[in-house]
Amino acid sequence: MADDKKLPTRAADFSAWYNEVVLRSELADYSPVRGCMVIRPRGYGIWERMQRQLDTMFKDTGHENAYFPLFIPESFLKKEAQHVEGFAPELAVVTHGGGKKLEEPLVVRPTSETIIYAMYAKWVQSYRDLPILINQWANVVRWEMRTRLFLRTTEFLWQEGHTAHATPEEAEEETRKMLGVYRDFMESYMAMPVVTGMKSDAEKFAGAVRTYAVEAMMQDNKGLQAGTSHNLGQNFSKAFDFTFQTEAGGTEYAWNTSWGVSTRMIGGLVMTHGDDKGIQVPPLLAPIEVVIVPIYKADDERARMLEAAEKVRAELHAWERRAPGKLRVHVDKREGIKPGAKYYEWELRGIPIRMELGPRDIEKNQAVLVRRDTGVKTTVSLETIGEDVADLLHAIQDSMLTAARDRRESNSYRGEITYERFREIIEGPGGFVYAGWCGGAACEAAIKEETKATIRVLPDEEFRSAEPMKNCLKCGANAVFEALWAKAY
RNA sequence: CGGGGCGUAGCGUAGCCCGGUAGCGCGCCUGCUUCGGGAGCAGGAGGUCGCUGGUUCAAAUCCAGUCGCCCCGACCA
Repeated sequence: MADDKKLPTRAADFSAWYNEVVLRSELADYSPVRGCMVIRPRGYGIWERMQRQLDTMFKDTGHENAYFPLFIPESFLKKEAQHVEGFAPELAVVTHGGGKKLEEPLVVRPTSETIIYAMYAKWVQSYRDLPILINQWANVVRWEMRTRLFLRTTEFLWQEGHTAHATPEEAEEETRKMLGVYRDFMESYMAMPVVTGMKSDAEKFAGAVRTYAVEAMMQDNKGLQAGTSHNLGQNFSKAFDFTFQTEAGGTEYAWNTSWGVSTRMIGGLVMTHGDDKGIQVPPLLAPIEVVIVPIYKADDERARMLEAAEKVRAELHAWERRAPGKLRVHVDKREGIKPGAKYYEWELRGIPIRMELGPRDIEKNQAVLVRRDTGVKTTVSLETIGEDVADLLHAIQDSMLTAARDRRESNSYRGEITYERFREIIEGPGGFVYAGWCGGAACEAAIKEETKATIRVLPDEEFRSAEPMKNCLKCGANAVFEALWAKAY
């Protein structure tokens, strides 16, 4: 009986654990349509906080929001050869509207490059109109063969930034800058460390000149591409005749970038921080940071405790911490549920701090704080509760990142490695393997075929090994790149 | 699309082989007692057994078909 309250363990079946924990923590639920999901308030609350923070970061880097339509003429998709080839298999196409067959089918956007650059072409005449720095928050649809809650669903929410520049240097700078924004967000807010780098040609976005990505390691040691930033060069501007007059008076195609992160990040959050008790939401993204569980026996005591809890809540709410924003506190006033049952429930939902407030505490003018991440209990005075809670939240945020980084590093493999050893790792415990690569597509494809591992990124300098790689993991020829290999979602 | 599994109350399931009017746990509702780690007792509500057809006096159970979902694999953020 107690067993059906327990989650499957990560060790026994990571995939079952993931599905259960997402459903039971009420982040999301399956929809009646195959491959689609409903994002429930507890999940959407996290998304809203992600959005708010990212949106601020985009604005701070000079971007504005706009909105482009859901429907794209089918012919637009076909204008960029690589792009259409990449997306054709997963398009949802509308053929009828208003009871009539449409003259031209409309594609439900899988991404918005085509419609956006078609519009930019219309808006830009001169280099003085550049750069254009626009972001949009939207839903997109990709008809995937196999879906998983948050990680890959038919429809998902994301943001897509689309910029246009007068020079390739500026476009490259923008591409790198936004990758940096993603990294900062993921580490500082999600407490999810990432490796940044460039994608191999085989893995890059359909239509991009170069794709950069941030890659995180999940607890099953698989990689998760958490965000991408593309330097599109002039591929789309040529396809859509997006030109501008240069300072010198000539005509040139614009240089574009696009970059995006999606609700997939929530899946990353779950698989980075979740444990066998449930999910763990880092304080900065938690819709509720502190849950107060009042403890009482008799009715009169109940009234007193609720009053005390409410008072503490108000005090915390009013407390201005270093970072702007109020402490987000919830009092669990439900009757007929024992405190212990509430503890389990809030642990499942990943609230960073639980505050237990009972008669014994009130007597001593104190409260008990319990960290979700470590389970450590501390007793603090109600006099300093605001500061203590804020400090603890800060500490939790930090230690979640540290724990995730330690886990990643202890499952990363560096240095010269034989292909046999590589296979042992990939087919056994999994993890990130940094190894030399000759740059040949044949070696890359063979390794993927034989081990299911792919090049996640060609890591940026800071993530590369101290000693340069000498030989290609597969063919033994001189290594041209150091590649990060892993199985991935 | 290939392989595997599953559709019985809100959730998890038993019953199916061997047809005979559907059971259990959790949850839910009411009341009393409880309440510092998943409460106890008593009473109660809730099911066209995924759908369609067939066999039969009789189908959750047997047969045929069909729909859906989940998991594993091939494609992808």
